[in-house]
Amino acid sequence: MPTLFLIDGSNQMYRAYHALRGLTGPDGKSTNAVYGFVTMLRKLLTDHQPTHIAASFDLPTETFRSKLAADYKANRAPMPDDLREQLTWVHEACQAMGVPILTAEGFEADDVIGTLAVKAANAGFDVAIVTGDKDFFQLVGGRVKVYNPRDEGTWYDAEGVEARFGVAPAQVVDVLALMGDSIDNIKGVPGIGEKGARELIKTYGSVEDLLARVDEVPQKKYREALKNHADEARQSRTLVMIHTDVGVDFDEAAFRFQGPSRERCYALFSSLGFRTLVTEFAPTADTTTRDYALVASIEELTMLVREWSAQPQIALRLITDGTAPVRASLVGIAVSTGARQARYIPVGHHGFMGDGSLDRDEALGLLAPLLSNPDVRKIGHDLKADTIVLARHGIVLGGIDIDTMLAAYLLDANRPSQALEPLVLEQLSYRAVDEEAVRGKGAKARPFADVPADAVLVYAGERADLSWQLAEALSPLLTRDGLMDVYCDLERPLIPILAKLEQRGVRVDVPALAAQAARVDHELGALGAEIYRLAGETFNINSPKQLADVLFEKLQLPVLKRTGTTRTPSTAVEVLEELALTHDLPRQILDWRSLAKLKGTYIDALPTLVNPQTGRVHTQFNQGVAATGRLSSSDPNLQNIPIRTELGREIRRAFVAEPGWLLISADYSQIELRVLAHLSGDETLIAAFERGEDIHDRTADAVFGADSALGPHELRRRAKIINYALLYGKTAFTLAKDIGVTQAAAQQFIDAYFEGFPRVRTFIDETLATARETGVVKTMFGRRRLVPELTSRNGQIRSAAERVAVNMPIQGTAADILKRAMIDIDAALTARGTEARMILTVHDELLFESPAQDADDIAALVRKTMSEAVTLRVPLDVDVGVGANWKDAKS
DNA sequence: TGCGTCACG
DNA sequence: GACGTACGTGACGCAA
Repeated sequence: MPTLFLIDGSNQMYRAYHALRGLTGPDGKSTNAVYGFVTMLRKLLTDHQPTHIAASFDLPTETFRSKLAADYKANRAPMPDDLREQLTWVHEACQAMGVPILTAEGFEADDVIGTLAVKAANAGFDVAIVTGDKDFFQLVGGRVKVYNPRDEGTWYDAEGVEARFGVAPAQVVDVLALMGDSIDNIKGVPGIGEKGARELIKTYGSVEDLLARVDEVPQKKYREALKNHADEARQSRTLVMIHTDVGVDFDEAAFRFQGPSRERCYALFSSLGFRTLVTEFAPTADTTTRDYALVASIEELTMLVREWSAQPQIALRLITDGTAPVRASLVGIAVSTGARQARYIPVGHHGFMGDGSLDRDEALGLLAPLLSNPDVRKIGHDLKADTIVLARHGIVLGGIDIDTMLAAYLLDANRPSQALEPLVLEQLSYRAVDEEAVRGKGAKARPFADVPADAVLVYAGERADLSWQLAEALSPLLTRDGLMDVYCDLERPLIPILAKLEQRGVRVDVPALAAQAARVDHELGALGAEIYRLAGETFNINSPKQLADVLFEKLQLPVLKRTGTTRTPSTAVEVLEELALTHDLPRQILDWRSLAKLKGTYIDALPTLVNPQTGRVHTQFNQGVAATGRLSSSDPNLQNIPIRTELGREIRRAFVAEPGWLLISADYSQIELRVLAHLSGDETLIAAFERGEDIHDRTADAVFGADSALGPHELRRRAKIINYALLYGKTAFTLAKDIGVTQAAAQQFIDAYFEGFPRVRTFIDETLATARETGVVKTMFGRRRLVPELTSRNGQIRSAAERVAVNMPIQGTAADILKRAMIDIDAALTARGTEARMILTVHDELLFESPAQDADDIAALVRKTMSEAVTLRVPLDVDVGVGANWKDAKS
């Protein structure tokens, strides 16, 4: 028999709303109910492949129940605004997914579903009522079942209902009538709850039979209540009874499931920002009108290179195996010179009949002049990677024009990824062929080199083609939004510089790290033994779960904080610090963690990341990740090498210069505070920087005044925290915790700070006012960040957005300045013809490696160039140090 | 893969 | 009355 699935829409929408909090779309509006509903629906469709399906929702109008009992559902809180807003989307989602919606004036969804269930069952259908509402148990029986889609899904037939609810389906209304429902304001009989109601109905059969034999009820409390509230019991029964005779018809054809409408789903999910679903429903290629082809011979390549060399622009896509460009091997090159057109040059595929690659060196020899030619402008997605791979084959990529990854990043740095696929979806409404489709996924994935070239063509050619199309789409947007200058002056010139940094890498003293590993192991062993002794058992200290059991179950220490998502007791630093005041174990745990962290993340990991060919560690600098405009570093992250603890600083000793060379570290002194002084124009702040005063001491004066109970060192420490915290909107609550004073005192410091630096307050207010108007914040160089949540009606989300809006112009301007300095220094070093080279960048610091005899000159050059990278209303001081390793260079 | 935690500026 | 409470990153170990 076919099964008709009847979805209790309102119930499932509410469930989704409460189960998933905090989900918002691109404009900051809540999307949790729609998302949860759609997820449920999709799971239902895949798990059960329904042939017939429909959903029903409550109407916002009067029903017979509200006419019967004026206070029906009176206790129910009104639908939250952010759920009401989602109602039409949920309806649209249903229809887009191919699920018809039925309603009936004057009745609730329950009654519509009840009626359809009966009619469909009579027409020979099995019926599944999809709901989490126990009231529907009354309809179960014969062909009708209830299905709760929660978790793995649970079916309830008559037996299931009896097992779950304690009575037969026919008696469910009687139990519900007696127990009532406080949410829906169904009174029931006072004093009779779920358990009592179930027992009474089991014994007496129904409400009517019970009332007729009420004197037989042994419990005095129940007897009296039933006598006094017989009418309420009867009325309650009427209210909970689901009607099965409302004016809806079961029309088999109308309920037949035809599948979702791709177009409607795609449009809806795009506007809601459901990325995975958008991908799934996006249109794919029309392959018939594309001109993609393999380059089959050196002769053909020769001809093509001649053609391409006459073009003003070409789009490129290198196909490589291996994730990091510094060690990737080149498999092929795709070139596009227009939308829907591409050629693929296989140079590294092996082993297949009839699809042999061209000779790599011969092909690259032909391509080199074209690739280096600055007059043939290059388009690509992540050209830094291509630059590195080509450089390793002796080719300098010239004429870099539009890097679509960076263009997209400048347009919206908040995008969770600037990868090609989601961008193509966003900009071209098109689903690109993904790498998995070509190489396979997981353990079965093959390297590109093992995939026949003609199978890679669709992927590689499309990448080049799509890059071309994206450049066409994004370039005008860069101009429109005033981002062309940032692109041309900062991001684009940085590409080859970062490529050089990555290629050079940093020398790491592996034996020194091994020696440290041995020492730390020894210490961890001793510390571990002490921890197990204090805990009275051995356990995995690295497991927050096991640790929480020991601290909060076994030792019964107080739970001071819970974690964000799982609400389990937190064992974070601040919690353990607090617990350490009354117990010995937490301090030991903290020490253990600190050691284990440093060992696992750096001491053990770094040696494994040394490239055997170069003997150095090659990080990747990500230019399109950080929303403020900073660079980030990964694989490994060399921007978070320890420095704050003694052991941490020891790890820095392992970053060394080549023999006969020295490291030079140059960092901007308090750059963000100087940027703040510049952007705000605060006279006091500017004057302090101009006079070369210690800015933290000045803040200490302004905030703490003559309070000399504390030493100058402590005052400065607190002032530093205040300086770096306040301009980003830190509250008195956290400040109080950080510097160990009462919240009231912290609030006084904040007030005093803004009194001392009045223009800072004005700057923050003005930044926010503009941001609210435009939805955008900008750096001095015109880099921007969208902050849509500024208008959120959720106070917490809005506050977070306000902090972002204040922070970004400062952090972002500092990032811009460092990028400017890198470009200038690269030029200065080239001009000088020195062997010295830049090797790392860490937000406000640059690290260089220089022949020892040149180090002082280079240090002076670097200092000067960094100081003069931009002209602000305050001087840009640079601290420079030279040493054989990173630690020594920094002091 | 998600989470908790913690390393850096 | 409860909740949560500076910004920006990336990596590790655990658990599912």
